[in-house]
Amino acid sequence: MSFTNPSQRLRESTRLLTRKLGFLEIDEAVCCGVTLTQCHVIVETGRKQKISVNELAELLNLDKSTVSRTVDQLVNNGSLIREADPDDRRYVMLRLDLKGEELFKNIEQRMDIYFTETLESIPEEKRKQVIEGLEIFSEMLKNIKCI
Amino acid sequence: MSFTNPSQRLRESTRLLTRKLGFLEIDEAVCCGVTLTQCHVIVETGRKQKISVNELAELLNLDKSTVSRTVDQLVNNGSLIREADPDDRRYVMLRLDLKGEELFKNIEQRMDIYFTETLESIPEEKRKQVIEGLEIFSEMLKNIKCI
DNA sequence: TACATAAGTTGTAATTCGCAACTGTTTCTT
DNA sequence: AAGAAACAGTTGCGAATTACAACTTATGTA
Repeated sequence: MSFTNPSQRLRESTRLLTRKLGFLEIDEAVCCGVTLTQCHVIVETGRKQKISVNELAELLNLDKSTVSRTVDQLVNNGSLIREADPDDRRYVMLRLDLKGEELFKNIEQRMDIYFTETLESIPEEKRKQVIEGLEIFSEMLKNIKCI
Repeated sequence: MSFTNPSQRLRESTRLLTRKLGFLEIDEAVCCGVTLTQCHVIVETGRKQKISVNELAELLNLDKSTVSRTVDQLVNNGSLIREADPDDRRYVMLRLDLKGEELFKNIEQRMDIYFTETLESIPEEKRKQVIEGLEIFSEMLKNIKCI
């Protein structure tokens, strides 16, 4: 496997990355006592402050009905608040409720620690390369949509 | 969002990356007419040539029963072959059947094209930085396990 | 005013998944 | 060497997740 060409190397690291990040995401959710999808909804809502069901569905690549039901769960357990948008009453604006805020803070903090530690484990002189390289790469990845 | 610190930048790119790679994986599977899990099983099996159910379960972070059933599906549709390991008959060795080989080649080729194109879209002088940066980062990520 | 479009919800059904129990095989213990 | 423990894999079963389609309500447009 050592005599691979550049694009193969790229793919290999990406595979490894995907796998590890998969573990990370699941652990993150499990530790906070929520499902993966619930976790995603909370994080996206927390970041945007206000968000609609459709927006979430788009971001999470899920059907809006799935998101709607996930939101149900989170509203019922005090994590999320549903509010009709006064400007366009078709929209339901979602924002974090108390429990959701707590979860959000918790998740963000855990992630912050995780990435800080990861960065610190990288030799000082390589950190810039890693960060910038990742930024370039993530920007360049296309969202291919299968016909 | 522009005045973020290094670890925040790292996390942001990682988030973006995860999302895009999620789309990529799903599309990859959908285009080949298989489920995501089936796709993973095929790719892992194709790469290892021979693999056990437990090994797959470990790699894919799934219960062995789930893998066993996914393997069922793939055996039934002519993608996979189950064979008892003669050395230790507890193990079932899996390898690709004809259809599986075809799927595997197809997937690998598509991925190869995708990553080649992605790499080519990155300015020549930055490619080394991206590849090495990604390799370092993916190596450094821990598999944290929630207690 | 009527019609088309959009956001969100709900009915429904299929799929996916994990836990637990079980079978068969190997290895460890005494 | 016999029984116990450990391990790989399968199956029963139930719970959770998901998408599609139909529907409701709200907005925009001809």
